[in-house]
Amino acid sequence: MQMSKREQNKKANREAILVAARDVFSQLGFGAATVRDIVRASGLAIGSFYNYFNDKDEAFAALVEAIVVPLARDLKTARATARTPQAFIGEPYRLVADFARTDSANATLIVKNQTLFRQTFYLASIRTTVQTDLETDLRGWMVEGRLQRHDPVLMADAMLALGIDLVVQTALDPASASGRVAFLVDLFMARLAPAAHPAA
Amino acid sequence: MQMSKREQNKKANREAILVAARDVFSQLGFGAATVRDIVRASGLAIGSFYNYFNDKDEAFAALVEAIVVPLARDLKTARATARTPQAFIGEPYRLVADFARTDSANATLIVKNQTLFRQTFYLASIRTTVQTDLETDLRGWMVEGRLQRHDPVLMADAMLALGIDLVVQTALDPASASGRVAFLVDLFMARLAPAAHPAA
DNA sequence: TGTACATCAGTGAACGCGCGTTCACTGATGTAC
DNA sequence: TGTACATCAGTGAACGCGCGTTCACTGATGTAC
Repeated sequence: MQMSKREQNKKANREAILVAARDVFSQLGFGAATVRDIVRASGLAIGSFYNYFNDKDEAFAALVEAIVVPLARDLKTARATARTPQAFIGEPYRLVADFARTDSANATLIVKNQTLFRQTFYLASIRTTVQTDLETDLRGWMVEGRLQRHDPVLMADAMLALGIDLVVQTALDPASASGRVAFLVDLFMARLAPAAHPAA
Repeated sequence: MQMSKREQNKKANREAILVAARDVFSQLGFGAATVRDIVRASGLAIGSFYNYFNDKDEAFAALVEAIVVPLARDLKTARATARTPQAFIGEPYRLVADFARTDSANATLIVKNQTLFRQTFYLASIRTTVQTDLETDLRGWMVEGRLQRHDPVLMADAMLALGIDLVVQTALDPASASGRVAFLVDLFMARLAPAAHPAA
């Protein structure tokens, strides 16, 4: 059964508010942005905002979730699919670079709100799911001897930190993305690639 | 010749405003902070703020400069003094970790304003002095064969990105700092350490 | 299909409030003699 | 040292303005018959 006109309109308005919010947060940063800035950018009336969100925090949270949830899922899949150390390291970074190139609106949102997004990915006081998933996968590959052993917690932190940087740098200069991915693969492979001739 | 009472008082008030500004920017972030928040935290009258700064941007810029200028100088010195690849990589990171542990007020300012500080260090549209200094040193060591060759621009970006992360992680958990420094040395040494037995 | 009523999301005026900034005044400090 | 005046940083009331939030009203859409 298709949506009623009311439902269609609600969906479109909610979407208009989120698009406006993303633009505003991308230009001003979350802290400096106001609900009225968002409303002005949306073209709707001020009252409409409050039909969908209680405050700018909720709108921002909706934007974050729409980015993080599918991205985290895709990264997990990419690692699960990987058959070589190169792919295990490189495919997730390629995914991230493609995301930043393809979805430049969301990439710019991340660029302008790095403090909040880094917290979401890896800089919270408690470890995030994104972190623990990567840690678990690293540990698994190390146990199986497909990666050199190393502290998976610190390794995950470094990989995620440079992943966010890849988003930022790709947003600022899309042409540099593939070179940066290659660099990251090279850097981590130097430490993590299993020895070519395992010791006896 | 010592300062007049007027000069002493001006110096003390300017300092009081900067201390208050740092507290406020650390708690609210630059974007959400207001001039009146800073004034309230300083204990001075609202008019006094404008005797020293035209707006919050100027106060923030003064705080940034007080952090970046000496830190950039010390990092450059640490690299110039280094005699081994381990020292070349590790001493600057140790310096950074010590900074974050010793000067937790400024470290917290960085944690809460990562977007602005990362821009200052390495994420601007044009390369910063901090970046080009590190790039130059990396190139020099590579040319002399004291480090493996690799793109010094991308290497500098990665080193600086993880350096800011070291500040943030150290501010959040000071006890983890030395382990993180060791990790970073190990990671970059795997790629940059010259071959033990140079090829013929 | 047409009509009469119910529903409910959209609207924007209105509210109290805190903002950034100014500036006339104050009074501590400095200077001249 | 004491006195009389000059200097100038500190003060906070006052300004206009934009903020977040509410809510009575509107009118498009849905429902019942």
